[in-house]
Amino acid sequence: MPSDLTSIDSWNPLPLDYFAHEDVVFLAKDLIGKLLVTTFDNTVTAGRIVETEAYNGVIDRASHAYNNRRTARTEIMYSPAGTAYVYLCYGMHHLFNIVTNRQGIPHAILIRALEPVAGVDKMLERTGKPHLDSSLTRGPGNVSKALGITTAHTGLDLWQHEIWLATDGFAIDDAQIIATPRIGVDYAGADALLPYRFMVKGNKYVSGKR
DNA sequence: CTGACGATTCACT
DNA sequence: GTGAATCGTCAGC
Repeated sequence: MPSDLTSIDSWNPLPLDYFAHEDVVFLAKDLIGKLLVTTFDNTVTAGRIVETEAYNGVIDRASHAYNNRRTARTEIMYSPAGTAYVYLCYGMHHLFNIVTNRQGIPHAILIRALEPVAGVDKMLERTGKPHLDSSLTRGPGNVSKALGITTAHTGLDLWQHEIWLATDGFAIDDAQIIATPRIGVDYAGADALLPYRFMVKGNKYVSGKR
């Protein structure tokens, strides 16, 4: 889909209530096709979400909050719906998640891939890449780098300023959305097999097998 | 205080 | 397919 089909004037921000839904797996699928937007650096950068993963709180061995674990880092996951949870992985990658459900329930959704919609030049500047290709926003580390998201943004509410979500009226055909096990969570035992990863079938920005 | 390691990415074989 | 980069986090002492 060409990037000039949509502009910020026609985007409708998702209210924080949207993220209060009690079923994080439902939300992870529902976010496919929505827009992730950042509006700092005097620039709008945005992409259409094409890959997500749900992390189902205290009963999910793959979740940082498994067994109600509370530490300085995971405390953000117990925040109200629509809070940003950003953490550093492998000492260099900033991974962006959205906290869902009500305060005290540590559900989260990892945004794993976007299709660029606005601000490609700024994304290229941030990533140091020479030109647009599918690696620009493929994989959760690359998503954050392209949109300028860092651990400094953890704890922010996702309502209109800095980082927010939106719809632009474009919907992905339900038949094009497929579910698979999550990536990189082999340590989670049987929970590693749960179909909590959602993606647009065949989309070139999706990480791993598509 | 110490050591092991990760919801990854990329270059290289 | 394999391995390095790189550092905050967290369990254990």
